[in-house]
Amino acid sequence: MNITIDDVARMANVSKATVSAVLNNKSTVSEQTRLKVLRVIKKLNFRPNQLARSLSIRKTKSIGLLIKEIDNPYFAKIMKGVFDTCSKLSYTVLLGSSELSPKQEIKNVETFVNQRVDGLIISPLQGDDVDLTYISDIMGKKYPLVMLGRLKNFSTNSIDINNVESSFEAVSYLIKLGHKNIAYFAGPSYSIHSFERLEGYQNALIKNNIPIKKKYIMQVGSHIKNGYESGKQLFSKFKENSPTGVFCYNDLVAIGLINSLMELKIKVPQQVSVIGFDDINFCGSFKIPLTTIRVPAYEIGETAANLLIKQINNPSVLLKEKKILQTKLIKRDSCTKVRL
Amino acid sequence: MNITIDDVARMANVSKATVSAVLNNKSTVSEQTRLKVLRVIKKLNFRPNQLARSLSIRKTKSIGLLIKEIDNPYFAKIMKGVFDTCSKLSYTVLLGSSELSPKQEIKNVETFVNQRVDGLIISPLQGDDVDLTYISDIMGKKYPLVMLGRLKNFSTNSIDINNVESSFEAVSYLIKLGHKNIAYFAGPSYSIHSFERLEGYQNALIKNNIPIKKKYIMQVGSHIKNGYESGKQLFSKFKENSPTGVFCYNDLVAIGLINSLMELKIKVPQQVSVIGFDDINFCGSFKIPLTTIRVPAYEIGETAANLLIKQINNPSVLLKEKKILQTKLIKRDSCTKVRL
DNA sequence: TATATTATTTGAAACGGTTCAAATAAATTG
DNA sequence: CAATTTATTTGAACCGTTTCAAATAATATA
Repeated sequence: MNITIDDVARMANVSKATVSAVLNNKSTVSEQTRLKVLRVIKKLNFRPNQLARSLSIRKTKSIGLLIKEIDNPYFAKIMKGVFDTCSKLSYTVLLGSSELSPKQEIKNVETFVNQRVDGLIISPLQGDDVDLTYISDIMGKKYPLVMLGRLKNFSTNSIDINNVESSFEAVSYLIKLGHKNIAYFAGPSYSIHSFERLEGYQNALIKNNIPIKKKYIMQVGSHIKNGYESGKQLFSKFKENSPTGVFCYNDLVAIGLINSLMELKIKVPQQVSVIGFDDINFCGSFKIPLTTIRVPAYEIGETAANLLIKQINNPSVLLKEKKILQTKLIKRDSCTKVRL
Repeated sequence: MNITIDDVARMANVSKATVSAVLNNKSTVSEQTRLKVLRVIKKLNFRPNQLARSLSIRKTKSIGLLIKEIDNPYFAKIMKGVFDTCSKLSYTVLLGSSELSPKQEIKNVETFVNQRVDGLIISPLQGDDVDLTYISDIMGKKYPLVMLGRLKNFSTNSIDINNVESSFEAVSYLIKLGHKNIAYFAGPSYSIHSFERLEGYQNALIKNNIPIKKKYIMQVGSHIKNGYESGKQLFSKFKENSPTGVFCYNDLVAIGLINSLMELKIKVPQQVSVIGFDDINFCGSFKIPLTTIRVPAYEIGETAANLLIKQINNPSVLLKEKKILQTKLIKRDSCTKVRL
């Protein structure tokens, strides 16, 4: 049914080996036959079957990208970075998303491996009950791999930011503004980044001799509605001693929180200062332009793809590069000095 | 190097045909040998090569999804719809984005076809200088195809909204609020949707006997910064007779416009009413909560994937379903009655 | 028990490319 | 012009699965 290399060979009166040589721009083919073959290819509208080719050469020229949430502007930027560079280098991208489910994460990666992608970029989940042996398996097989973020006990290529330092900076900023009752709206339970940001938060409090209060640390999530709900919950609970500053896992949570505060008639930043994380595109356009930590998401994707492809083309060297990209505190309008 | 079905067969003392039968849950295998084989598979950690399998059965269990912009929340929702349903039905998704370049569109689709995806979901570009013969080619080959939006002169499966009616509704709403000088901030030059929305805009003006002024129709784009720049441009140009209402191609443009108006000290909605399109997640959280047309993007993706897979599994019937999903005007704070 | 049925296993040929040693054709040399 | 040398083409094996007719084993039947 489909046109194959044999059809082309037959019609051009050459062997399939010759057709293959033409397809692969081998210099051994005479100009004459090259043209003849090309003509037939065009005439038949022949499209080489990439599956057969990949099977034969044992390379697919494709990579697998596993993210956590499709519908999250932060990952969209990472994706764009990965796609742009893969596109430049003629790699195809298989996309998968765990949507924060460890099961789905494994399922996606298994699919990738079964499809024999040449390498993997993964943004893995982490938690006590999360089974990561599949990563050891992959590493055992010397599968080219780049990790977005770092897992304890795994030494692989990785691209990351310094979460601990960044959140330390964010929280220190709030402290410098005079805040003492500072809450942390944590991310999804499986998020490495959220753990690390908690650490930075705690470090900043400790350094400034501010006691860490458990009731100020909430498991929230990563979406607007999570921030909204937790905001409602936290700020209706306290009569007094309510936090005057909240450090949020990401910008979406922060904006959700701000929405809830506005509903509760609590003024931002006059009564409560809010700081986010990521600096997604819309940060400057929100009701209260959001103070946040800028994460170079596009560059993360770009760097990851470049590193991965470098490793793919250099299988002898098993790289273990750890790149840390720089973040930056972006001051907008959602934070201000605490009123005395 | 890699474990193959032969290795399994050898170690289990059976033929590869038997191993294959086990892998495919054929009922002809005796329970005894099934267990034996499964044990060996586990022991060797054997992962069937999906490429070889696909080559043999001539099905890849994958589809290609071509979108226009990765970094656009509207497409993110569509993607999520597609991914969720494909995931449920065990299909893999190859993702490509034209990023508004017709060349890239073709390149991506060719890659998909070469990879022998079982079907395609495409959101095609359109324009006088855009060559769409590749689509005819695909259709000629009876390749399962679902189009997001509809192209003139092509009769395929498609999922769409009624752009003309929706923009008619949006602009009529502005007119009902008393606006007469209404601008249209159009989308990218290759966008079908933008053309159609222009039509609805014009229809609404005509119906209400408002002259169509060319200077009020601007080619803008699809990003915040496009809306911002065009806003600056348009509203610094006019001393008087400046528009009191702007209908925008999408929400991003609308928010960019609002940002520029605020910088120009023009009040939204008191001096200028703005209406967007899509109802992306953040619409309610912007400086001025945005009045907009809600597009059921997730459902579009979902419906497209379901329709495509239905056609894949039903190759005898070449479907030409045209589904139109409903939009809805969402009134928030960015529009108000014109001051007299 | 010999035979007919039924259940299970297997060998070999696909699927559509690539590869490379060997064969053939063309060009060069003395 | 015969002998080399160089350029071009090709046949056959391989990549790792599935498939199915034919072979074999197990079970039922008379």
